[in-house]
Amino acid sequence: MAALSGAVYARLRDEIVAGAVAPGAKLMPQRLALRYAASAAAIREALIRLAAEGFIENLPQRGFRAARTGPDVIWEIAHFRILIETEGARLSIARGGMEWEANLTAAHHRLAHLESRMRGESLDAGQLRLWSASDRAFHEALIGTCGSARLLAQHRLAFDQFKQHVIALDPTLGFRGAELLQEHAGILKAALARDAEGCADALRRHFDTYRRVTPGRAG
Amino acid sequence: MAALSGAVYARLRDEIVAGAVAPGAKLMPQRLALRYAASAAAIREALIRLAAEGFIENLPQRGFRAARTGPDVIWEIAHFRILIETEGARLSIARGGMEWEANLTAAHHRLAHLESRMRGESLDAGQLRLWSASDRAFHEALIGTCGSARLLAQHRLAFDQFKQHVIALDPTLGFRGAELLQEHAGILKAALARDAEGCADALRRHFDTYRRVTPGRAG
DNA sequence: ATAGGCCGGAATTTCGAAATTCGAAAGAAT
DNA sequence: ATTCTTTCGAATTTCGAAATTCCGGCCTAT
Repeated sequence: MAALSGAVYARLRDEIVAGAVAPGAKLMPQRLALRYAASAAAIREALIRLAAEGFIENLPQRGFRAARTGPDVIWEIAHFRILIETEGARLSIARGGMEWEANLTAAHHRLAHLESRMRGESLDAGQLRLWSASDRAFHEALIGTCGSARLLAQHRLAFDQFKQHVIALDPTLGFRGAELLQEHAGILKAALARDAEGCADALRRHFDTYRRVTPGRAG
Repeated sequence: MAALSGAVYARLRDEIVAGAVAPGAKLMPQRLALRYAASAAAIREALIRLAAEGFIENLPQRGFRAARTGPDVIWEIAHFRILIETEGARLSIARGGMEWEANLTAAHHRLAHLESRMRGESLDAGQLRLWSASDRAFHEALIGTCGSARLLAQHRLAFDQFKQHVIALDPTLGFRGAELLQEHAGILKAALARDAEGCADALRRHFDTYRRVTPGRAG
């Protein structure tokens, strides 16, 4: 996208994923035009792109609003992300070399360092943002050499939308220090051991604890 | 999307998926504005949406062009579609009831009828279009009760983009009558037998023959 | 002859306003 | 009192033109 429209897209995306926009809230081009110093048309282009990617909804002739959330929406996104991520991990395990191992280990080291220092207290927004970025870096490193740009792009969307919906229900993102440490360690261990099935299992358990936060559903 | 912009989106999408736009061809809003009786801005909105969905590319400050194709692109999309479709089938097999079986059987009946009548000769565009629609209906029926709107939406994108890229290399879509009949029958049989693994295998074989058309690649 | 800079035309992107459409409140009829 | 119609303000959508950026040919200097 171009300079202006693309910049608005990026800023809006960040705000939505960070939980700064309430689910279902209207996003009106003319209002946003003031906040972003752009014309309504440019804002509109950003909104169309966000809608196509699933961050917001677009009802014809009645504007845009932030995606509505709910347990089943979260469940659906989690399911999709598991599907993408386990496949990406499987491919990376099959294709990855030493470089992949090194990147993954480094990402895990940074993440584990943070998680061990965040023992429940001091869950300020800054730390959570840092942790979320490290979490994402680790999961992206896991699937980093899957060889499919499409898979990586879909994973990025699923990751951010998962965060978007979880943060709406729980601003702490269901952060649970000790458990997270063990879960991520388990994922890393299975990946380095080239155990695709074990890695998939570890990922599913990782998500199950997230799902426990929200009321479940059959499926 | 709105009336005009949405209509342009739909028409452009159809033309691209039908192979009417050469890969890499430029899509210029002002030119298209004449063909579609709309302003450049409205065209632009349609193009932005198509780009976000992956049908076309959008290089900042240098416009839109139809997605470039190649064996590895096709391979990647095929891989992704297999992933989505096998998972959708697995879920449908687990959750689907009589209604799902009936829809799937009906879709297969229509598809098989067409395929048995299209023995190599008379591969005119009309028949191929009809067959492609039936093929899509069958595959959508297969995953129809997976319970995830996201999975269905992703499958639709993957299906159409797969067609878009294959048709660019081979206008007959690699149509192979007798084999197709058996492959689709195998998929149906496994699905009705509630054999998720067998269904996944049948789907993979189904795609392998497609892949044979194009030069392979490691992965 | 070639590399590098410059200029002209065309395409992309952005804007502000006009036209269309929606949603709700006020009013009329049953 | 309820339901249907009308009307009006606000929001969405579309447009045509202005501003910015890119691409190619041309010129110049080495």
